[in-house]
Parts: sequence; structure tokens; C-alpha cells
Amino acid sequence: MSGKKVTLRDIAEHLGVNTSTVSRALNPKTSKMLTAEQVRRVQQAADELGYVQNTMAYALRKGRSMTIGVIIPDLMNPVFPPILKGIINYLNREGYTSIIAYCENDIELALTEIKRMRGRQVDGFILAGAFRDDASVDYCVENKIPAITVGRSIDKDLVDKIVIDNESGMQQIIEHLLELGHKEIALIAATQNISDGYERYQAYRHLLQEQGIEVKEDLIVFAQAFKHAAGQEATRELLARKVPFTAVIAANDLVALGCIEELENHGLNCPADVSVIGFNNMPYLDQFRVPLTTIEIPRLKMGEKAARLILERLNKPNMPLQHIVLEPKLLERRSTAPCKG
Amino acid sequence: MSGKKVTLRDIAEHLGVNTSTVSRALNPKTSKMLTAEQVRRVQQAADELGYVQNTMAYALRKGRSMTIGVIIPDLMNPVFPPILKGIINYLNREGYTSIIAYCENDIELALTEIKRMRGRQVDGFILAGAFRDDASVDYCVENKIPAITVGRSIDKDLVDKIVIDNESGMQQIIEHLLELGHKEIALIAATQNISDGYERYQAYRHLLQEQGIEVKEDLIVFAQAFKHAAGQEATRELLARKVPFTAVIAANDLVALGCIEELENHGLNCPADVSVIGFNNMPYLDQFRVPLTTIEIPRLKMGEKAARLILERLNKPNMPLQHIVLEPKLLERRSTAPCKG
DNA sequence: CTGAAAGCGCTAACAT
DNA sequence: ATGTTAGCGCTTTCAG
Repeated sequence: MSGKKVTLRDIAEHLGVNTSTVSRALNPKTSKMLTAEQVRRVQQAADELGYVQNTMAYALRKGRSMTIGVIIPDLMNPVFPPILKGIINYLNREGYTSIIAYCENDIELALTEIKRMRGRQVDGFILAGAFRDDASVDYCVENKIPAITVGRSIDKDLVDKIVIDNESGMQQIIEHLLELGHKEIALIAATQNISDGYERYQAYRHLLQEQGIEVKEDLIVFAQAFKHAAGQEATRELLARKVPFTAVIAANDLVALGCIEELENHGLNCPADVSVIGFNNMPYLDQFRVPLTTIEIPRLKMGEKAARLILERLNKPNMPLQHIVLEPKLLERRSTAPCKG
Repeated sequence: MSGKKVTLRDIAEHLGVNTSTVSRALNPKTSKMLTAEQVRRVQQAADELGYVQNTMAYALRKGRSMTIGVIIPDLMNPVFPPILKGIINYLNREGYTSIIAYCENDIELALTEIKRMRGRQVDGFILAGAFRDDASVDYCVENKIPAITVGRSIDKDLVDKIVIDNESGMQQIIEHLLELGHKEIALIAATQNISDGYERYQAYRHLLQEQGIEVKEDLIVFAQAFKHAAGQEATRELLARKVPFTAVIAANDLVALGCIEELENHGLNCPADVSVIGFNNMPYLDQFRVPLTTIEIPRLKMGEKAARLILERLNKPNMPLQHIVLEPKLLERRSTAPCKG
């Protein structure tokens, strides 16, 4: 009941049977080999003695650890906790455990963490912070470790992926802005080595063209990170170019918030003078000084789908490459307003 | 290089030596038994073949899994990610891995998760969401599994703990409010089964008395959760009592935000009519509609200290009970203002 | 239907 | 300084 851990052998000795009998009785897949009575006895003894299976021994024997490694770029970025929650929830329900590492957007670190986790015999990886060209994905593929990406994806078709439809997100943004009468629409794009950043940038270009609106290079600027400060800096650069604009599409909400602050520093009000749109719908955004119009993405669901997908991949190593696309949705709040011009 | 995993034996055969030699060479603690040359050869071979230690086998053999279980109430509450980050960082650096579970403030669930983790042979637990009376702590103690609490603590002196000085936090709040001239200070207290809630409530009472201010029971109300909606509800109740107040101390920032919103619904402005103070300093609070005056707590540090403490406990099972107190600090923003009365 | 025995990969006595 | 051997707790042939 207390202290020392109870093993299969303890139960076996207690009952005067062989450990293999106990093992079989406790495993639903093999318990039908035994008499129902025997199974009952064993199960009762296990309960009484407080037996908990030693996952380490199980893993060593079976070569499966029932563990999934999850790599995220940054716990502090509010996008990731819900994804993580979705993953952990689903995995737990299926008897799996997840181990988390974050890589601070550092590809070297990601690889180190992956190797470390590999030592722990993880059965597969969920990569939530991949770059378009990512050495850690290559490592997984080379070493035949099942892996999938969720959110940010890689360019090559190497692994299963869960993505959101950035094209659709950008389209909703642009339609919204157009309806409000905006014509001079600036873009604070994310770094182009990340799929979301790249895809939204591309979508911005060709969607504007489709609408017969000229894409001015001077209205495109790049944020160095998905952070508030990066948004300020990018906005400063944009303003310095002295090309007029009435709306800004930001790389994400944090960048949008930084943008708004910097606009104000230059005497520009949002949304009166400039409309600003974010991306992701981070928590409590409705409580912010300027409630941000943004794109909502189904984060919890992304996590759940990712968990489900990696397990599916584990069970069917040869199934064709999966590519799951989730729909984002525009959320109108108060950072966008009709164009005054 | 690819596919199959490389074991100690592979290296041994490759080099024509015994596995134990390889084992010794790769372990810094035992490598001095061998010639420097031998160690070098082994290490090189290990690198070339891409050896990664099988932690499961190691754990099985040593009876230590190099894993710490971390239980938090809710990933979505912005207080926890930084704590988690501090924990993971420190633990990784020391060669440990953490596995996370959250219990949704459900004590049954917490116990289930703890048992599950025990099956994975975790060496110890960090409990970040304990209740004052908590069955999971009892379980750990009974089964002699090292455990500590961080933040919320238990009443009994059973395990090591990291706490913040709630008394000091409340004192800073009350001093601040008094300086602003407030006399009618309401409290939206947290549930009393959580140490932070209880301690702050007690501190509120006796600190007011110390200042010669009457504690009016009608100015004390309880929030059912650390959430926005709970703050609104509590504020509604407070308002319904029709007892005048000019300041509110909230259970945490989320509750404070809810409070402010509900005050506005009743035509009361913060800080013009009522000053409101939060607790925790959640991220981006300065960007909110009403930038909240609040108490900052060293979350990252709490996590690091917790990680450090559990490892210390593992190595010195008999050291006296540790009780680490961290200092909170008032952060003045714009939700508090001089009393008009 | 159940028992005996081997072995997953590793470390730590115990040899030599 | 290195090799031999046993065994951590479990599952799984192979026997019976």
C-alpha cells in the first residue's frame, strides 16, 4: 500500500501463479486466453496491492513508449497553450503521454530536443513550430521516426500536416477591408521562412492583384518576430517610407498591437486614421484598449487533430500522406473602420 | 545512420570491446576508470553511429526515470505558462524531462494523473495547483513519492513549498489604496480552499484592522473561479448590497477585469469612480482597455526554484522541510486613482 | 489454459 | 583497465 512499488511478480507470488498469467490477465488483448475466474482474481489482487504498470519496462520490452514528443516554439506565445491542450487531452484519452519541449524558434535547439526525446523512445513527434525548410523534420524522416507538423508546415511533402487555410484567411481580411473602402493596404508580413508568413504574403499579393489593386512594394514590410516590439519596429519602418496607407494587415495579433501603439506614437489613431487587422485571436483580445479585428483559428481543434493524426500514422505507417486544412474565420471588432478618404 | 536504433552493444561490437566498457566510457562519472584513449575512441564511435542512450533501459536499471511530473490546474490561465517554462528550463538543464498534466482544478482528476505518472516512474512531482487540503499530496506522502508545491500550498507541513508572500502583497495593495485616500475598500476574495485565496482574505482583514479601519462583512464577496465571468458575478453581488465603496481588491487580474466591466455596466467608471486592483500581472496587461494596477509575482523564478527544490529533495531525502517565500511587488498602472470622496 | 524462459538495453557488482 | 554476469519489470514465444 505504501512505499515500494508493486510489480507483476508481487501479484504472481501473492496468488501463487506465474507472472505471465498475471500479465495476460491484466492485458485486455490477452485476458481471453484465461478463465474468467482467473482474470477476476488477478484483477482484484492487482487493485488490492495497488499495482501500477511500469511503463519503462513495458516500453523496453515492446519497443513502444506510448509517448509522443511535442515541440513548440514558445510557451509564452498565447497561440500555443490551446493547441497543447488539444494535444494533451486527446493523447491522454488514448493512453499516451506527451512530453513537451520548446525550441525558442531555434532550429539547433529543436534538433537537440528531438534527439533527447528520441532517447526516451518517443513513438512519434508533433512539430508545432517548423520552418519551411527544417532540419528537425529531415532528421525524423531520415531516422524513420513518425512525425507530423501542426500549424507551421514545411515546403516539401515529407510528413503529414495540419494547417489552416491562410489563403482563405487573407481573403476574408481583404474583402473586409475593401468593403470598408480601403485601397491603400499595407502588410506587415512575418518572416518568410515560416509557412504562415510566406503563404499570407503570397496571398496578399495575388488577392490584391485579382481585385485590380496595385501591389506597392513600399507598403510591404517584414516583422522580425511574432512580437509586440517587432510590430512597433516594422511600423516605424513603414511610416518612414512616407507612402500613404489607410489599413494595415499584421503578421499576428501581437504585431498588430505593436503597430497600433507605434501609429499612436506618430499621432495616428486606430481605427479613425488607420484600420489594423491581426491574426490568431489571442485570448482576452476583446478586453484590450483597441479590441482587435482579427482572424480566429481553431487552436484547440488543431491540437486534437494533430494528436489524432500522429496516432493514425503510428498505426498505419503506410497510409498516404495526410494533409488536413482547417478554416479560419474573420472576427470583426473595433480596430477596423470605414476609410475616411 | 538511419532506421534502427544504435545500442551500446552496437558500439561495443563495432569496436571489439565489451558493452560495459562502452557504458563506462560514455558516463562522465565512470570514464576515469578507462584510458583517455579508450574513452576517446568510444565517444567517437558513438558520435559516428549516432548513439542515443535508451532512457527507458536506463530508468529500468537504475530505478530512476529522470522524469518529473508536473500538475497544473489549467494551461489556459496565463499564470501557468511562465511557471512551466521556468520548470522545464531548469529541469532540462539538469538532464531531467518533465511531463505535464492538468487537472482542471479537479482533485479526482489530479489523483488519476498522478497515478498514471507514477506508472511512468516519475522521480518526483511538482504540484502547482494544490488545494489547502489535497488528496494528491496525501497520496504522494503515503507512497513516499517526493513532491513539492509551488504557488498554492497545503495547510499541513507535509512537503516542501515555494510560495509568494501574500501578506506582503496585500499590505502593498492596502498601503497604496490608503495613500490614495480610500477608506471603503471592498474585497473580491478567491475561494477559501486555495491557500492564496485564504491568506489574502486573512491579510485583508487584519491589515485593515491594524490601520484602524472597520472590516465590513458586506464589502467582502467571493468569486467562484479565477475567471472574468466570476469577477462580473461577484461584482454584481457586491453592488446589490448597496454598501458604498471606492476601491476593490480582486482575487486576480481576470477577476479584476470582470469587475471593471460589471462596474461599467452599472455606470461606474474605473478609476474615476472606483479603483480596482488585480493580482498576478498577467501578460500584456498594459495593453488592456484599463491598464490594471496589480501585484507582480516572479512566475519564471517560481518555476525555476520549484524545479531546483524537487531535485534537491530527490538527492537529500532527509533534509528538513523547505519553505521558500518569494516577494511580490506592486505595479502601479491606471486602474487606481485618488479617492474623490 | 498456464508455466518456463528468454530478452528488450542498460549498469554495477564481481571477477581478472 | 577491462571483461563477465546478473537483473531491473515486462511481454512473448514455446512447451506442456
